[in-house]
Parts: sequence; C-alpha cells; structure tokens
Amino acid sequence: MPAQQAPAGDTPAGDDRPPVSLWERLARPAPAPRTTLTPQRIAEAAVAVADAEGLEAVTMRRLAAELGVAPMAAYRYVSGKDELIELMVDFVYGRLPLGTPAEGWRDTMRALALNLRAMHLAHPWTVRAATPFSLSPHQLAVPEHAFAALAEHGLDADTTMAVFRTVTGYVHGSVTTEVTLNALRRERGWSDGDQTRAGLAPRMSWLMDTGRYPNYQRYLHTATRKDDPDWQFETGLDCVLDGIAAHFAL
Amino acid sequence: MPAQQAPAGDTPAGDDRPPVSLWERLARPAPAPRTTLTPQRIAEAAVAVADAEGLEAVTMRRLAAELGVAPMAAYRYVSGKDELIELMVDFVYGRLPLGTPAEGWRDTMRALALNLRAMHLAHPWTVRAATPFSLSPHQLAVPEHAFAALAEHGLDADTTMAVFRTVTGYVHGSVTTEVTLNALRRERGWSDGDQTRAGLAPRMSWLMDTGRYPNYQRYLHTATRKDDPDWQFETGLDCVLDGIAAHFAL
DNA sequence: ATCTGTCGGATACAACGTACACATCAGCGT
DNA sequence: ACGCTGATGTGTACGTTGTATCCGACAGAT
Repeated sequence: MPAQQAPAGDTPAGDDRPPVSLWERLARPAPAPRTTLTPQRIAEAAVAVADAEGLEAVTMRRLAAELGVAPMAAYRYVSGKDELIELMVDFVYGRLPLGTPAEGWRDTMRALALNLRAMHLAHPWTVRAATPFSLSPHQLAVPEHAFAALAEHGLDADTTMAVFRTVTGYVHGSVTTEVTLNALRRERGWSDGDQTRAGLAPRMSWLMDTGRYPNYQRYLHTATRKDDPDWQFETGLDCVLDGIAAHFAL
Repeated sequence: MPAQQAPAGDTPAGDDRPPVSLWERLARPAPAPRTTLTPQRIAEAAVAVADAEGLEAVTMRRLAAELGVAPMAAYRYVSGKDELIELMVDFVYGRLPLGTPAEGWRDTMRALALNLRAMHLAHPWTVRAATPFSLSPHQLAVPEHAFAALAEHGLDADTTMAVFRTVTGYVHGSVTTEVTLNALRRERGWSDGDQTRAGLAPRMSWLMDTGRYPNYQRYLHTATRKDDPDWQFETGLDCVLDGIAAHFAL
C-alpha cells in the first residue's frame, strides 16, 4: 500500500478535487527516511525567503536554489505553489505562542491579538497569504485556544464564534493596513514617519490641493500620534474588547 | 510642455521613483480626444473581468482582448499592472454610496461599514487588491466622509482616526474571511452551507479525529447561526460600535 | 502641406508555474 | 550477496505572464 502518490495530493481515480489534504498526507510516516528534502526544510527555506524579500520573491525555482535542489524537487511534497504557501502559513502559525488560556477571556483574547499582530509584523506576507478556512492544523489551534478561554462564561456557540471573529477580524484588518504601510516604507527606503510623509508629499499635496478632503487635511495637520502604531492598534483593540464586554454583559 | 510622457508615470530625468501619480496624470485634460481607449473604459473592462472570473483572470492580454486592442495598448494609461489594479480599485470605490453624513456618528459609521461590506461582496477581489495608502481619490473620500461625521463630537484628530481605523479594520478583516469562504464555495460549486460542510468534511473530520480541537468540535456541533453571515457581521459590528461609544464616552 | 506629439500595433524576451519522462538510491525478501 | 520495487530528485520543455522597445499612423496647429 503506497503511503504517497505522485503527483502529491491526487487520488488514483480521476475525480476533479483531491479529497486527501496536504496535512493528512504529511501526517503519514515517511516510508523512506530521506533527509535531503523534508516539509520542514521546505517551509523554513520558503519562509526565510519571504521574510527577507517578500512573498513575490518566493519562486519554485528560487526555493529549489535555496535548498540546493532541482526546480521540480519540491513538487514531491506540495502539489503546487498554493500548497507551498499553505505550508508556509501553517509553519508560521506553529510558532505562535498560545500558552495557557487561564486568565479570563479578556486577557486571553488581548494576548492573542497582540501575538497575532506580532506574528504578522514579523512575517508581513502572512496578511495576504493567510486565508481563513485553509483548515491547517496550526491555524485551527487559534480558534481552539480562544474557544477554550471563552467557554467558561456561559456563552453559546454562536456568540463565542462572534466574539472570536470580531477580535480576529479587527486584528487582521488593522494589521493589514499597518503591514502595507511598512512594506511601502521599506521598498522606498523611508525609515521614519517624517521621511514617509516627505516621500508621500507630492501625491498627497496634489490630492489635498483639490480641496475635496478638508476633514482629512485637518487630521493631517493636528494629529500627534501618527507615528505610534502600537498606540493605534491597542486603542482600537481595547475599543473592541470594551464593546464585547458591553454587548454580551461579560 | 507635454501633458503626458512615455512610458506613463516617468519623468524625463532618470530618478528611480516617478513622483507624479496615476491620479495626477489622469486629471490633466487629454490633449487628443481619442475615444478608442480611455481610463474609464479600461477600468470598466478590467473590473468586469475580475467580477466575473476573479482577479487572476485579469491579464494585460485578456484586458486588451476585451477592449479589442493590442496587448500593449493599455500601457499608455497605466505604467504597469499594479497601476491597473489601483485604477480598478478606485473605480469600484467611486461607486460606493456615501451620501450625506448628517445622522450622528454611529449611524454614519454603521452605514459606511454596511456599504463597504456590500461593495466587497459585490467585487470580492477588492479585499485582496485594495491596499490602504494607495491614496486614490475615491478611496480617500471614505475617511473624509467619516471624519466629517466624527468631527462634530469634540474628538481630537488621533481619536477620530482611531475610531475610523477600528471600524474599517474590523470591516476589512471580517469581510476578508467571508469573501474567502464565498470564493471557495463558488469554485467548488457548493451552493449552501450544508453542501459546503459536506465538501469540507473529509479534511475537517481528519483534523477533528486528531482530538486536538475539542472546543472547536463542540462549536461545530452546537452552533445554529453558521449560515447567517449577515447576523455574524452585524453582531461584530455592533460590538465594535458599542465599544467605541463606551471607550470614548460618546 | 508640413511638423509635432500622441496613440495603438508588432515583435520579442525573460521569468514564471508545472507536466512529463528519466535516473538514482534505500531497503526488502530471498 | 543480489536484484526487485517504489520513493526521491533531475532534466527538459511548454504555455503563459508582464513588459521593453521600436514602429507606423493619425490629429491639430502652423
């Protein structure tokens, strides 16, 4: 009985969708203990490239070169680039510190949000690559962790999910804008907020000179915490947590 | 003095970054009233393709074919595919109903959130393509609209921005998961929630059989509003709005 | 009628994902 | 010790993508 098939993820019968997932395949023990290539090594190398040069630098050829291997070698382990990215995302989620969720729902959710943000800031490509419902083991551990903390407060299943989705929705959306701005700054070489505003000035002042954004312009002139992303994130997060506490009387 | 240059978006001098933006160029009156190709027509055609077949179907060649034109023709108006996508996103934001923001901050922000969600559901590719800080005219109109409604409540600039980012962050993150699931359902041909669960069952039950997700499993068995995305979105939204009201004593 | 600058067309190239057939190596029963 | 077998990595090649570059054609002002 073959433990694996080629190409990866396909069944012998010709059904259109492979019913056996990446994770199911990888969990089966490797029949031959080859060490040259392994899902771990593939994920590590791909994540390293993405961290250093962005997701667009992760190419099947580049990955192969990084591993010292032929361009097609990784296809024994992932069925295509989509699965490679699933593997990368799961690898990063595996390093998310979840710890013990025993300090009450609010501290648990707050710590989870901060940890998720830190993860996305350390691996900026994850905000675009991480699709919910990819159902990878380490991604599923996140709702599992949150549900465990939320379960002790008498919330029904739907409300529990609503709380979870509200928090993670805020985190994902908020961090996306943060990471996008960071990427722009990095590729343009702007190190601090003043350089960023200077670089954006031509586009910005042209838009402002149209006179169609008076309120936005007032914000630009009077805001003082534009360069404090931690404050911005945590302020919004505390809003969300306050709202959950108020809305569900927790 | 030439009104436009080739390739689009470049200055005569050889500086590395074009300081004149897409929007600044397009605002200058066209010197020749050619009608065969126009930013409007380009945006409409590209958006139509993306709506019907997804963003990955939007190809410079496909776009050209749709416009009945040579593959390189659109490059007179956009400097590359990135700018094409900026153009598409701005086009969609231009159709966002903003109306008059005169009914108090909460109703304004709630309506804005619902309209943004409707926009993203109608054009699912926008949740991946819409990058904040692209500084397009119609995208900037969103914070302008929100700030106008928030300005009358004595909030300082930083708090105003925090409220705006909290709401839009939640909207973007929440809709991203919703759109991702919709895309998966569509490409697999699952029409309702039961079919979706049936299709996901193999992967899901393998993960559940590991026994590592007891709380998640309990959710799956006891939840009753899993197929009510409107309820899920609005519940979270009301949480966020409650939190803003509580946190800033509005 | 000529000149100038804009428009769209034609051609071409490098890089990408990946299909396919082949070579190679480990561990097994004998 | 020996060949069989299936997992593992290689080599080659194809179609598609974004886009650089050069070109002819047309419009409006002179």
